[in-house]
Amino acid sequence: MINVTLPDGSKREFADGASPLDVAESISKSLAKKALAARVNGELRDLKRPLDADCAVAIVTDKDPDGLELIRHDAAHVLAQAVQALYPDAQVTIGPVIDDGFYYDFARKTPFSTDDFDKIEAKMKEIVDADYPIVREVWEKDAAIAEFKRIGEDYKAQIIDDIIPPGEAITLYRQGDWFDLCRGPHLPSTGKLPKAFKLMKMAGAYWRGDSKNEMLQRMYGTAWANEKDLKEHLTRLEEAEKRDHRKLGRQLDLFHMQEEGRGMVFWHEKGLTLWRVIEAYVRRRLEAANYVEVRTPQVLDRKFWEQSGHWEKYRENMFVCETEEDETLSLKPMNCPGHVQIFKFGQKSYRDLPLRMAEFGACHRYEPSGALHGLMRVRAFTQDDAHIFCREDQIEEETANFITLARSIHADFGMETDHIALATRPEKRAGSDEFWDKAETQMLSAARAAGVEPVIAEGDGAFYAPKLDFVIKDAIGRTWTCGTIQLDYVLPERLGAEYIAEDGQKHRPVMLHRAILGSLERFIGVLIENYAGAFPMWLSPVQVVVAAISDDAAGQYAEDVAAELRKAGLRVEVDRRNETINYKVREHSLAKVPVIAVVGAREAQERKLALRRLGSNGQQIITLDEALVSLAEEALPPDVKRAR
RNA sequence: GCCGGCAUAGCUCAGCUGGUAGAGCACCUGAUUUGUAAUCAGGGGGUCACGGGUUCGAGUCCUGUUGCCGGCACCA
Repeated sequence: MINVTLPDGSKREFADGASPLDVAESISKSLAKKALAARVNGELRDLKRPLDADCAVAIVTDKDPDGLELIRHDAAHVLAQAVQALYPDAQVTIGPVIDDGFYYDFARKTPFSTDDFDKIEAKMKEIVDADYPIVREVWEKDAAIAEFKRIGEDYKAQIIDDIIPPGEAITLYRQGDWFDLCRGPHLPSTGKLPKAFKLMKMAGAYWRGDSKNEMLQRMYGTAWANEKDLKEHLTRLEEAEKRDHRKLGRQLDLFHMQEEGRGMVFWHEKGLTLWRVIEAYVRRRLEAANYVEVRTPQVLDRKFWEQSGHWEKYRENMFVCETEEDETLSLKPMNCPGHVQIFKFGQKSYRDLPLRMAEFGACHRYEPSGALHGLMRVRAFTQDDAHIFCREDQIEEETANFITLARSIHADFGMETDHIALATRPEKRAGSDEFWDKAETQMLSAARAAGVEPVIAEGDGAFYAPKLDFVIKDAIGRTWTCGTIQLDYVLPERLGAEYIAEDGQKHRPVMLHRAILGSLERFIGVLIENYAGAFPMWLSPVQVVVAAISDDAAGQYAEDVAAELRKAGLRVEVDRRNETINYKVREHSLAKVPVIAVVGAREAQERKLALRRLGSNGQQIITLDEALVSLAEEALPPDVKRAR
C-alpha cells in the first residue's frame, strides 16, 4: 500500500503501482480529465508514472504555471513530430520552452519558410486529434545513441553522448511512431495538448549557440491553455508593436537613421529636447552625489589603446583612421583610459578618494551589422559614464551607494528594472580564484546592502572582474542592459594610476566603471517604449500646445499665453493655423502632447484657458494665472520637485 | 558576421498569372474663421533601393550589391 498526502493535507491509500492519475481519479472524474501531470514530493512527474513510495501528490492542470510549461514543451514535441512527418529530411535537435511559447531547432538543407506554417500547424492538429499516448521509456545511454544514429538523428546522438555521463540511463518519450530524447515529464497523450498554439517565426540559430558551428533553422511558436489566452497574447503583441521606439521615433519626430550612417542617430529637435532634459536631470543627480564632470578627447593615438589593452582585444570593433603624418588614431570606444589620464595628472592623495569622475562620453564602436537595432544598439552612442577611483575597502560602500542612486534614478523615469544580474567569472579570465571569490562576494554583499538580490548570470562577467547589470525590458519583452557597475583592478595597473596613501607610499586605486542609463540612446529607446511615446510632463518635448479656435478671435491671445507659459519655464507651441479645433485637438493628441490649452473668444475675454489632458476628453477651465503656477509645478523634474 | 524575409510618393499601403504606376494621409493653392480626435475643392509629387541579366516589353522573372526586419552569434 502507498500512502498519499494531498495538498489539502488529507491522506489516502492506494495499491502498489498506483499512479498520480489514479490519485486524480479518486478525487474526481473531472480532475482526472483535466490532469496534465503531477508534483510528487515536489518533483514534476508524468501522470501515469507509478508512485514508488509514500508521498505527497499535487495534480497539475492547465491552470498551473507548471501546466502551461508542460503544454509548451509538448507543443515543441508535436511540432517536431509534425515537421518530421512532412519533411523526412529534417533532423531534430533541441526544443525548449521559452517565455510565452517554445521553439524547435531543425537541421535541414532546404530552408523552411513561414509559408510552410499552415501545413505544419494542420499536421500538428492532426497529431493532437490522433491522441497518441505519450510513453516514457528508460534507455541505456549507448543503446539510445545507437538507436538515434540508426534513424539518422546525428545531433540527438551527439547530445546524448555529450551531456549524459557514461553508464547513466536516459529517458525517451514516444508518441505514435515518433520519439525524442527528453527528461520529461510530458502530458499523458497528445490529445491533451490544447490546440491554442501558433507558429510565429523562423530564424537561424547556431548549433549549440556557437558561431563556429553550422546554422540550424529555428521555428518559434506560442502555446496556451486555451484559444482565449492565445488570442489575448496575439493582441498584446500587436499592441506592443505600436510602442516600438523606431516607429514612434518617426511619428513623434524625435530622430531618424539612414543608410549613410548605419547605427548612427540623427536627433531631431524634439528628440534632442528629450535628451537634454534627461542629461540635465542626471547631471543634477550626479552633482548631488558628489561626482565631478570631465570631458576627454574623441580621438586618440593607437599607442594609447595598445597600452590600455583595447587594441589587442577589440581592434576589429574600433573606428580607426590614419593621418597624413602616418599616425594611426582611433575614435574612443570607451572613456575609461581618458579618465585615468585625468586621474594621473598631478598627484592624488588618499584624501582625494573616492574620486567619482563622470562624463557624458560619446563613444564609437564598430558593432557587427547584425547587432544594430534602432536606438538600442548603435555604433555611436553617449554613455552616462563615470569611474570611481577608490581604495579596496571602499568598493562595497561605493557599489551599494551606486545601486541606490541608480535605482532612484530609474524610478524617477518610471522604469521598472526587470532584474539586476550579477555576472560572475567567465571561462577566460584574468586573476586567481581567490580574487574572483572575493570580488564576487563584494559585489553580492554590496547589492544586498542596497536591498537588492541579484540574479546570477554565470560566466557573464568581464574578463577582469564581475559586474552588476541593470536589465530592463522593452515593449516586446526583449531585455537590454541599462546601467552597470564593474570592478576593475586591471586598467589602473596597465595605465599606471596611483595615489599616495597614509603610509606615504604609492598605491594602486581600484576603478569602478559605472553607468546608470547605459547610453542615452538606448535609454531613450526604452523610455519611448515604456511610455508608448506619451511622456510625463517633465520629459515631454512639447509640454503645452496653445490652440486657438479661430485666429481672428484668439490668435494674439494664444501668443500672449504661450509667452507667459514660456516665461514660467514650459516648452510651448502655438497653433494658430486656419483649421478646426477638432483637427488641432486630434493632431496634437496623436503627437502625444500632454496638455492642449484651447483658447477662443471667451478665454481671451476672461484671460482663461481650457486645458485638455492627453487621454481624457474633459476640459478644465482655469485662469491663466492659475495655469502658470500649476503647469509649471507639474512640469518640474522629480528631483527638483522633491527639493521644494 | 550568420540564417531567413522584406524594399513602390514624405508616411501607411494597393498593384492578379510580365503590357511602360495607384489610394488614403501628409504637402502646396484657394475657399471657409471654426468650441475639444479628420471642413471643402483643386494641384504638385515616384529612374518602383541600386547595378546587371532574361524578354518585343520588367515594379512584377533571374542575379549581384546595399539597407531594413526577425532571430542567432557578439555586446570591452
